[in-house]
Amino acid sequence: MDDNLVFRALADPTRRLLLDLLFERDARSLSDLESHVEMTRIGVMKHLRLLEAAGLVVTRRFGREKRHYLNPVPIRLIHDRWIDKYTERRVAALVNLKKTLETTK
Amino acid sequence: MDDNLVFRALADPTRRLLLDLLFERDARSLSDLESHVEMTRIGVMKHLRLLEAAGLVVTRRFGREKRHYLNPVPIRLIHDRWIDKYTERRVAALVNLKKTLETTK
DNA sequence: TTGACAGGTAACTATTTGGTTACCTATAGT
DNA sequence: ACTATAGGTAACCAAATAGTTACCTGTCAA
Repeated sequence: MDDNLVFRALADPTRRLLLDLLFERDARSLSDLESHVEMTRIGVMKHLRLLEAAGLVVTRRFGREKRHYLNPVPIRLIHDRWIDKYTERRVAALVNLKKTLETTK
Repeated sequence: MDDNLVFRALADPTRRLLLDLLFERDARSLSDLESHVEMTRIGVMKHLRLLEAAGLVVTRRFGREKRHYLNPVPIRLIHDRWIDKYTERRVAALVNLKKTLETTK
């Protein structure tokens, strides 16, 4: 699982949207995903290929469908690269505080 | 703090190396960072500018030096976007297992 | 067995991005 | 005062990237 592939895959807003869709609901086909994005099917396919190469998405064929699943492991590895056990609590608390402030604003 | 800036900032290997250096030790000057990277000072400066714009690095001037500090909050937000409280334990455990296997290999 | 649907390949184009050189500004120390 | 050091701006170039159209393959269902 190459680092670079993961970060490059995450760099595009369309690909992040695809991950959002899969986070919301797994096992989507290409056509399903395509219908949620303003883009050609081919465009979506190329994005999914990159996400799969990065290990962020895994796929399985069902007849003529190819279903897509989100794999959160590479995301966690990003986290662990720059947030160690000691700072994790502090950062998480800070983020939660920030979220609380934003929702009550 | 724009999403897109963060992800684009993380997409480049040199910028990730800079974050690694700051993770290892904070408060580094541009010249310090430059000495660890095979690149012109200007190249490093442009990378740092992007990291700063993304909020991944914060800076403070001391005389003629500009010191750079790692800000882990945007990294945590990436994590929280695709890993919810329920799957976090599972994923963290999986990652730890993976790390254990790799170190004893 | 034919038509419709789901997915895939190839070739091309416009834009973005990473990096350079050349030149400029500000602070420290002797 | 002046020289070395730390940082900054502008203009430019080569390579990578996101997206397109046109065409091809495989599977389901009547």
